[in-house]
Amino acid sequence: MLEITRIRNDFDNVVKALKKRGLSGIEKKLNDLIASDNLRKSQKTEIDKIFNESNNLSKKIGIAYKSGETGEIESLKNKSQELKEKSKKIAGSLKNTESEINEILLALPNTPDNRVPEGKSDKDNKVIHTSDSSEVNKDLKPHWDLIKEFNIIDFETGNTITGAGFPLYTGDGAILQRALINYFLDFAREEGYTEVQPPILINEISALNTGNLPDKEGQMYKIENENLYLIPTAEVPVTNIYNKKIIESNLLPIKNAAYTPCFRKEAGSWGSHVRGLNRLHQFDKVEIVQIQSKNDSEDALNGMCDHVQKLIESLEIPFRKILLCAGDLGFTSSITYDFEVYAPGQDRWLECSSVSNFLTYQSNRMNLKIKDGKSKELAHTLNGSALALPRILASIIENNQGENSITIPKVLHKYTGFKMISR
RNA sequence: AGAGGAGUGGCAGAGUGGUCGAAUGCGGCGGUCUUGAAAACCGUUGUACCGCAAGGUACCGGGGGUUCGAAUCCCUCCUCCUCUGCCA
Repeated sequence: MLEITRIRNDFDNVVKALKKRGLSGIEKKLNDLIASDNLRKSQKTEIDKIFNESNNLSKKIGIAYKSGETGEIESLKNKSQELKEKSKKIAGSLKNTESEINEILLALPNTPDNRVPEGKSDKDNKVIHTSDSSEVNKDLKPHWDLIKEFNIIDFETGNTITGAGFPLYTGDGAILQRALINYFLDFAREEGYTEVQPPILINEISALNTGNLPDKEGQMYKIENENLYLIPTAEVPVTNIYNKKIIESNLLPIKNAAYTPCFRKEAGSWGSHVRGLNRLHQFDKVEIVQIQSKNDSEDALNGMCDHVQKLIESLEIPFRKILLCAGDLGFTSSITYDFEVYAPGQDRWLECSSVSNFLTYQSNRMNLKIKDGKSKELAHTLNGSALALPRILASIIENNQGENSITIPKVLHKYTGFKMISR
């Protein structure tokens, strides 16, 4: 979440940045926040004074007992008792004030970077780069037809096992899936990422730390009795590796990569445009996460974008890179680049990666710091998909379809063991 | 899952009601000595909040309680270890 000192010191810019997201009443909200924080400070000072007094009294009582001068003990006790009553009242108010502050802070999204374009929806996103792609061939089929014809993904059986959005990958389809995962992980390792295998169930605190709660409550599957959530992305468990950690600056950058399945309810986001692999409740993804210092996080962001771009290019599918506008920007992010691959069978761009810099937004919730000599400061956290599988798969299938086969990108051959999928 | 045991500073480990934020050892940092290093010796070494500062407050797994006073007593939750059970 946003740092309250920053809101105080850089008020106008914070307001301006949050307004960019289309939030209304921000000025008042932030003024209320500062007022509450002032109240908090005075309450804290008040209660500290009382504690100080009663601590002194207790010491006196202790000394009196030891020395046997028990005469004034009773009156000291009474005095202390009075202070206690008083402190209870103030402690209650202080607690209220603190939870008010917390509530406001939790509900505030990150401030968009200056480079983030104004805008309300994905229509206002800025295309930064588009790879050369061949013109649309009207005869190309969408992947939902091809996967049936080539018998590589079975949605119907997935429906009976679980429900809509839980596909069953079969035969060469399953192998291709595994090949992509292994390729992505190997690629990340070559780029200096340490592979981790995190839990795919997370508790409330972890979800809160990365900002998935309270913002995305309705989007995550919850195990009610256990108070656990299925991860919507590996970002949550992998970033939370560093919860409450203080990292020596010479250990930077921290670079982790993880493959996990991801689970999303996608409530309300179904429609005719989301067929086949375009949107699922369960999908596979390799995620890269970095922890960086303030000064180096921008370079890290660029490095992660390069990583994603190289990966897509190596698969030889058309893609474009997009800078998200303020209205489309994720709650916790300050700047996000999306990568979309082209699916010619449906003449549609499909998002397959999102690379973001969260600055201190997550580290402030986690209390994740970097220590350089004596000084400590909040870390910057970043992450990106590298890559989300289903839409990559869709794009590969649609781009590489032939009359009787689907060609597998060269870089995957050593992982699949075959060069094409035949009928 | 049942029974028993345990959770203290970076680590190890004392402390079972009163100046305990906490002995001691190791590690870390600074220094003396040395051509340099090691050893030895001296000093220093947790986090957060309030305060311009002096200083104050909170924190001994988390939360709650008893008490004038809690690391220490009580309740509860979590985690770990041992044994039994079950399973991959």
